[in-house]
Amino acid sequence: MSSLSPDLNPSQRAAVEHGDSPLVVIAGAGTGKTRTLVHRVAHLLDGGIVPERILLLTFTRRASAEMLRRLETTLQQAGREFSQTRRIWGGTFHAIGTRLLRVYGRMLGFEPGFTVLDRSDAEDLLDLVRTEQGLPKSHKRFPRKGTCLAIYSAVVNSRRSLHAVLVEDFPWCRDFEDELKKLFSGFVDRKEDAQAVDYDDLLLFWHALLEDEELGQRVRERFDCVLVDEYQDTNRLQAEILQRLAPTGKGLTVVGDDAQSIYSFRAATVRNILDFAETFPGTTTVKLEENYRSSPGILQLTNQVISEASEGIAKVLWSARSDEKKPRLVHCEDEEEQAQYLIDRVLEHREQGLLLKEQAVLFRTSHHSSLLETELSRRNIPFVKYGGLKFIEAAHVKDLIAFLRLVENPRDLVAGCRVLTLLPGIGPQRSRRLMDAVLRHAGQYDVWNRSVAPADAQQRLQELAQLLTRLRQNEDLPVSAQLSQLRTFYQPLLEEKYDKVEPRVRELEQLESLAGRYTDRTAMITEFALDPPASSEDLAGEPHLDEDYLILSTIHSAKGLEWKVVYTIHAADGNIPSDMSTKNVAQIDEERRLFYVALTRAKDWLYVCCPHRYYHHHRGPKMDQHGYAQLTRFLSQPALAKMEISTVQPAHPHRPDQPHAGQWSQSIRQRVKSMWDD
DNA sequence: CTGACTCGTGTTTTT
DNA sequence: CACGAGTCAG
Repeated sequence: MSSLSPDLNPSQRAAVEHGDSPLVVIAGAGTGKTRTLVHRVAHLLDGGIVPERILLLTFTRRASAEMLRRLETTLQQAGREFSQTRRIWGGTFHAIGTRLLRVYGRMLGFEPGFTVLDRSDAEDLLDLVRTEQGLPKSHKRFPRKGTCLAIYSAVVNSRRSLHAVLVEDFPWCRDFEDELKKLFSGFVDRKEDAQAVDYDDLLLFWHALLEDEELGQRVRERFDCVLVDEYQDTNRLQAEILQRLAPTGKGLTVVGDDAQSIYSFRAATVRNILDFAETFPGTTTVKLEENYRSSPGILQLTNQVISEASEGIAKVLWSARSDEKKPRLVHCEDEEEQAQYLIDRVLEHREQGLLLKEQAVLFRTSHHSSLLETELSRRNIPFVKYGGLKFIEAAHVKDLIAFLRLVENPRDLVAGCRVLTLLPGIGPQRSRRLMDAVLRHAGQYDVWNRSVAPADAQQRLQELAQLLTRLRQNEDLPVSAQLSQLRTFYQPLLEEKYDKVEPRVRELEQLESLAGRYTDRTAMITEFALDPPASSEDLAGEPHLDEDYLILSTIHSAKGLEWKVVYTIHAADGNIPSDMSTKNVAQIDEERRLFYVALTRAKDWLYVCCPHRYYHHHRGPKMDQHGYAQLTRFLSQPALAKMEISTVQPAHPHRPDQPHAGQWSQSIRQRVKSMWDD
């Protein structure tokens, strides 16, 4: 038998070959974290651990798939049995929570077809209760549904009291503590009636399962080893789940980097990784600091940027590489110039032989790329965007999925109300009653045949009842065929309700063909809630896979990835840090880590662009008295000293309504001169 | 009770 | 400026 792990460095090897006492791996950016985790799992399998007794928790489904794929390759290369990889319990906390709920749900009162609500579904359900309790009317400015759910979620995930959450994070809602308490209690009841769980419940029920003496024991006994990736982005509830899963820390491995903790808005706390060793006595800590990703020039900058944070585990990443090329800071006049500059560089690198796929543009918020997207389309440069608004969030897609959910679970109140209010003449009140009737009649849609609705609505309502009943009885029909029938019913409604019908219909057809990927209806609905197709690439499927395209991504969605060339755009103060996150040191620190994550994605070339003038005044960074946006505060003097700095010469005259004397004359002079350039 | 209308507010990141 | 909440006429 050949060795499993021939070329690990000493720290990696220590982590891989560690025994079963608790282990925390502090892995700096690009230090081979995934590789270490993969080899550790391979090592465990080699030591005779049964694959289904390994639980591998990752941050995204994509990371999980990638990890299992690499594990297979590793085992295969070492001549080991590799098909067992598929038997490992791998996935996000939420996906594993769902899976456990499918196994133990009956004992908790869940039927197999229970619904997983995504964020906006949960908001809608909460809003139903909010209206039912008369909250919008009885008080001035009662918090909105989104805010209410955010409060609820913060309480659940951070394990703090409602009072503490209100005082610390939502001070403007402090007066509504009693009403909110009642609202949340009603929300919990409603979810139970609807056989629905939201994201938080997936963790909460898992936690509760472990709290029960008998069931908890059964869950604990399932696993010998629990490994957690991206531990710096777990929240307190998730940490408690781990503690109850492995009370002594035996068999527990967590991997992460406190410097890359960027999800505190989801209640993630960097304390989990910082305090791990205290929570589990006998913990071994391994630090990975040798970087295999970036050039030394990039590392010098990133080390500097993160060293200025107010707290964190000190790390100095180093590389054995020898090239010293500095990262480049580019001052641009405005967003258009930034886009222009960027496209020029992208094409230049493409000429040098770097695929578009090896280049990525990163930004703080999703809309930061809109001008660039327009420009790329205009110039026929293909791109794929990660993060931001998803296909699944489009109203017509949600509509059609709601039909499908109604076939799956007749008690799904949110889906039901959404579908029923589509019918002309049926509004919120009637749809509530119609759904209540179904609930009372054991999920039989034929109660709608003798219901009270305006005559023309009644006709369509009966057709709908028949269709739903037929699809429920015909279990073996492929999901795509079910969707096709539902779409036939939906299309006239869509045409009445929305304009620009054609692109919408085309998207629904896409949805239908996408359905082929899922084994059954339950799988499709659940995965759409838990892990929706995230990018245009995911949507298009195989035909596009061998094409070349530029990557556009929010920094959050870029986590864990790397590219040869990285462009970080909109690096102006107000964007990074976002001016909504500068209220305290903790927030600013997190924005700094976000910037750090963006910079550390780069292998060979790193560009940071800062446009200085923003024309849309309702958003964008705060301007100083001269109307100029400042460079991000995270590039201090010592950081700037590690960069090459350039200013783009304006390629076009400036807008007459935004005069800027100095640059004006400069650009005209430039034009006059350029006559003689060639 | 529904659907068309007006008024005012707040605005990121995602499982 | 876009969306949600509240108002009013059928």
